[in-house]
Amino acid sequence: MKKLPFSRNDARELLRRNGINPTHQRIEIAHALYSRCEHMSADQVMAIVNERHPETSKATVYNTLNLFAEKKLVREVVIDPSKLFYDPNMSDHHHLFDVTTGQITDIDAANISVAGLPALPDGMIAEGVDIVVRVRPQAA
Amino acid sequence: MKKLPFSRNDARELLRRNGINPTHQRIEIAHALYSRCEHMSADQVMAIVNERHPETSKATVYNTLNLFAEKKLVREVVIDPSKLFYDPNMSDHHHLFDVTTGQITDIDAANISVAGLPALPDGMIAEGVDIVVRVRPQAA
DNA sequence: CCGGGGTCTGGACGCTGTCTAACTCGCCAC
DNA sequence: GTGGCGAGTTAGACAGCGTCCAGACCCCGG
Repeated sequence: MKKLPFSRNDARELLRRNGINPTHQRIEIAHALYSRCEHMSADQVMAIVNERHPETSKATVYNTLNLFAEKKLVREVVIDPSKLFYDPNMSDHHHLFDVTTGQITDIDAANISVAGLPALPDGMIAEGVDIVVRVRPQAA
Repeated sequence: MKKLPFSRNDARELLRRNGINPTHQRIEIAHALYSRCEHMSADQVMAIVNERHPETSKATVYNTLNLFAEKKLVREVVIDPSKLFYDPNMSDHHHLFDVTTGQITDIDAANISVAGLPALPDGMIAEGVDIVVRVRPQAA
């Protein structure tokens, strides 16, 4: 993944445009996500932010990521409620999660189709829903 | 899910047949899994076992579930390496995991097809692989 | 200069799973 | 019956991830 030209000023603008008060921490976090365009876990984000801003607390990183997700700046990819990733790519796609390596790969929504999913107990699989296909490659 | 007629003696036999030393704890755990034929997490199993055998330790439950999985008495359903379920149903099927409720539903392998999965970096999606489709029903 | 609201911080907590050292128990030889 | 060995079990420490809270902090308006 190439590092996109995404400056801290770009980050500041992005936040402002979305009605988010652009604090130092938030700018660093937005920059971390958008300059590398990858799925990242909260602690990956924290590690990157800490290189510049060593005193950024865990709570701030989590709060900020939640805030970004609410404001639709990033997508929250839920492997499990206790295992979240954040994806700056907002285009229509799903995710492939490899359990053994922990890697997440994008799947273009146009390229995948799933037939035979049962209706969910209390809701439909509606448009815009995120589907994570979790696979476990055959053990050797 | 109806409670199957699966006695503790059945459990003892099952263990013996599979070369597992049938201790009290193991019998209780096997009974918990097989009498309700559901996907269960380790702590659900522990809660059930503790009703009868209050002094069963966490380590034993985890050890036993791993042992059963190795011996192919149950299937280990890996939502994430830190979030496992155990499934006494060994037939060929996949799983649907509802992130918001935590519920797991079976999907018969014959009824589902997934087109467009990319090849995995270091392995193919081979026969017998467990696929968990994780969905998030649309928020209200 | 002061007050206040939004933000940040560190730490406690809960949940899930792993590991280890010590204990217990069952079984076998004698 | 006695002794001892090893499999099984136990409690508790530990690690990873996320949440929550009380208090400190900063910056703006008045």
